[in-house]
Amino acid sequence: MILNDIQDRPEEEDKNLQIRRLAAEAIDLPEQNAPKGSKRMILNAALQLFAERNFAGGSIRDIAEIAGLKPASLYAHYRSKEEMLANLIEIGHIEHNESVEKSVARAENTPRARLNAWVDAHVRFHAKYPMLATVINHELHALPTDRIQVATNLREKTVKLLLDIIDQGTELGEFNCGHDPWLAAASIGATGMRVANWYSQDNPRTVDQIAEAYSDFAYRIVKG
Amino acid sequence: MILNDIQDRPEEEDKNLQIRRLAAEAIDLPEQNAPKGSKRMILNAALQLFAERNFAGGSIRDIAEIAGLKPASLYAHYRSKEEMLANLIEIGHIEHNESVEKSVARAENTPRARLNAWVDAHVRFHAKYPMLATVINHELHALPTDRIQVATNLREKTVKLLLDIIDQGTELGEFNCGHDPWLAAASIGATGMRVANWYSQDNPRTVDQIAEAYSDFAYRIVKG
DNA sequence: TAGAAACAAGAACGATCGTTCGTTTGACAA
DNA sequence: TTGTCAAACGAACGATCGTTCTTGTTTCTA
Repeated sequence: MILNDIQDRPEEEDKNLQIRRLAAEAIDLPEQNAPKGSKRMILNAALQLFAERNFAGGSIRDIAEIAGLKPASLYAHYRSKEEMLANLIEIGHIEHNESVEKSVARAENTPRARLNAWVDAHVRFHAKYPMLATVINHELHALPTDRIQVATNLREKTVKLLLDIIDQGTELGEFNCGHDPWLAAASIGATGMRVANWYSQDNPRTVDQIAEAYSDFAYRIVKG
Repeated sequence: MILNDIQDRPEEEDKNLQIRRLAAEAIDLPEQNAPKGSKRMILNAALQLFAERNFAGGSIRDIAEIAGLKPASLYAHYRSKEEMLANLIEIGHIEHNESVEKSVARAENTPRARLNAWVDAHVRFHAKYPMLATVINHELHALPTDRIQVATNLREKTVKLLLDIIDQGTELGEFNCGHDPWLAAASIGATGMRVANWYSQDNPRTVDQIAEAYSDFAYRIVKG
């Protein structure tokens, strides 16, 4: 019968469909700076929920279900829900700062090459770890200040590196942004951050294309 | 006694201090597109909480307290918490789209002037209504798709206008961004959006300075 | 092979969540 | 003065929240 394939189709729950905070479906924690075993499973589940539904919107029971455990079992690995978020935020900031600093250190010592390296690593981080990027950029406020000092310090270091590159280029006469350099840095940072929202594996644009374009845009902003 | 002023100082609750999701403290709904009276008081309270703590993180009881009402009283004006968010998101998108379209319409009919007008209005919206901007940019996913169609359509319209301006400039040979123009538009949009996070009345930079710098940056991105 | 240590689960706690109910209040029209 | 209607309320509903306690189970070490 002709209608078979329609009738057999599972019920679509269109009424409650919600748009996604991120386009990406890959959860992925960085191999290097994340724990192994059960702790990693739990952190992965928490990451997915905090990224898609916010810290307050993802419950312990939801995390447990995704991790394949019961709610009570999570507390053998983390003292609280807050500690899961604190861990994610620390891991994310370490990974981001490391990759940006290493990228700049590898680059030729010219302002343009260093700026390019900064933006390249910044963009790639947000495309490779969109959920982690979303959490570290948008859930910081859910933690008390004394739990995010490591993250805050790393964030300042990374920003200062970008400002220093802009300064270096300006002093050498290669850049001339003509405005408050902090505004240029804020703009450059913001463009990369937003990538985490719309990039996904399905996106026709490759990470290489995006990173190249954004590095170019950044250079245009500061060169004047 | 010397220590008096210290002893008299109220207890500081530093331990639970959290950083703010936005620097701004002004709540402000647009005069034009927002309701009056009690509905406005409630919407203001909801706006503040959804902006500072997310949709899931701000409770009905908190909203009621800020609005100076009891929880049950809110339901005489809004059918649900979700409806408050839906209202805010609609108001915000209408205001944003209106101000951007009007600004572009007023501008001289050159790609550069129109781009400048788009960015100017975009930045000013995010500086003038930082809480509303935060909510419409980061809480859309908390609503089912059928409640945000107006917002989604307006968003597409506003983005299309920017893409058209970039196209116009490219065809006239005044722009030459050299990359996927959608990436340029995404970058330009992202820079303005982030302003809502860090701008506040206390910021030493004036809105005029920011808008001028960002318009300039946008032009540099697309002119090549 | 015994014991310790780490991990997982069942059940339940007090608190808070969004929401509803029936009632009271206050302003205004007849 | 009476009747009307929206606005505000106190109280409470069932559901869900983060978390704890106790008890099994598995894994590793001695």
